[in-house]
Amino acid sequence: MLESGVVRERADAARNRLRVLAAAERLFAARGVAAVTMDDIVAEAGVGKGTLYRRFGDKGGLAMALLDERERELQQRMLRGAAPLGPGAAPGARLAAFVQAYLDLVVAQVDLVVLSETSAPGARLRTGAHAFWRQHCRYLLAESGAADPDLRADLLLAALAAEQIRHWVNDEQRIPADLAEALSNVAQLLAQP
Amino acid sequence: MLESGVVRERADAARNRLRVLAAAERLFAARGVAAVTMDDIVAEAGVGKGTLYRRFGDKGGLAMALLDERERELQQRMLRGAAPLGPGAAPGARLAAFVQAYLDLVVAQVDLVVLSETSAPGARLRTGAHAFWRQHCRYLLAESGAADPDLRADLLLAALAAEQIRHWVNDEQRIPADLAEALSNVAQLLAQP
DNA sequence: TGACGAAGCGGACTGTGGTCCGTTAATGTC
DNA sequence: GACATTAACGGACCACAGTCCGCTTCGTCA
Repeated sequence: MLESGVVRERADAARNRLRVLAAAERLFAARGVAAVTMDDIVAEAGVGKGTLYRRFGDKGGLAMALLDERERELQQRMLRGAAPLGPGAAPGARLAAFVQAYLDLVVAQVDLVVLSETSAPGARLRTGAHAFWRQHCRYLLAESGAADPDLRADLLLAALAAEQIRHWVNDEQRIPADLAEALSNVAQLLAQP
Repeated sequence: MLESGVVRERADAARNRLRVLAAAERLFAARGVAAVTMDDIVAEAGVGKGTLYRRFGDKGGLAMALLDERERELQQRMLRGAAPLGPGAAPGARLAAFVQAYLDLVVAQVDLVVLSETSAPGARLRTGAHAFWRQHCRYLLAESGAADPDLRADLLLAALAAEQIRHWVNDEQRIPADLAEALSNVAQLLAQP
């Protein structure tokens, strides 16, 4: 027993986790998310199917793992970064900054985020990341003196669902920057009492 | 040639369409939407699989067909029914009435609506019904003098996505009536300039 | 170093949504 | 009523997500 309490990841498990992530990233980049099957990934990674599923649960879990790094980075900027995204600015301004930053993150990897939010019914609302965004919006809305901040946070995040964003950007050809501004404005409205 | 222009539905096609709808309704009621497979429906209806798919496209299409009647009824009430849902009332009041009525409709058949909105990625935003709700909200928001009515209509409808409503009602145990009121209030806010 | 327990492995297998295409029969014509 | 046309039928078939479980390998301890 080297570790205390927490069981350390076994060497072969770590190796395979990285292999799978690398393979998935490669294939998604090469063919697009929709055209890649779990069998493809397994073959490319040179591992068994059980290995993939043991580690990532399902297709959405794999997508979440691939997004994890960028999401955590944004979360850090929100908690400890510079204003207006980080602490220091007025809650309304922070909310607008969050909308902008989150939109950027989603637009950069729409298909992957869609996958992570739609693999299972209700997946979007159950992720740890979603709980974080929600908590943050609730807090900022409450700080702004908004009525019913809980509901309004959900409303704002519903508008930021990946499928909605993909629809706006891909199907309706909206410019992400304009969209970010328009949504920031609505966020200001929601921050009203 | 008995018909002019429009090709009439063939007798066997009509019979099978009704058989499938009846079978689906029966099975969904008996076992719950999630526990019924397309093979189950085909077996219960006594038709072939190709028949089902030729007519309804996919699982979501079948769900939409089952919802169609109630949706069309609500649409009629919106267009020609009594105020405040129908014409006559102030746009803000009509919007609130729509939110209430739509929520009722969804809550009454959540699982079916979820199915219709999630069978294919982006399905929700592509249905004819969605275009109708959207058009109506846009119109009422514009009439209220709201800024950016297009975006705000999308925002409101995003909050009324079936998965979101199911989450609020089933997972968070919100009372539909309270939810309807809270969402109506937010709709009022969105109707602001 | 050898042996043991358990975490991890991997691929055959299953369930289900959706497609394909040869066959059947409803409809309109003469 | 016989015939031609063609929409509609239906079930074998396919693809792919996800499961199961006997086997392997890792890490530990004596």
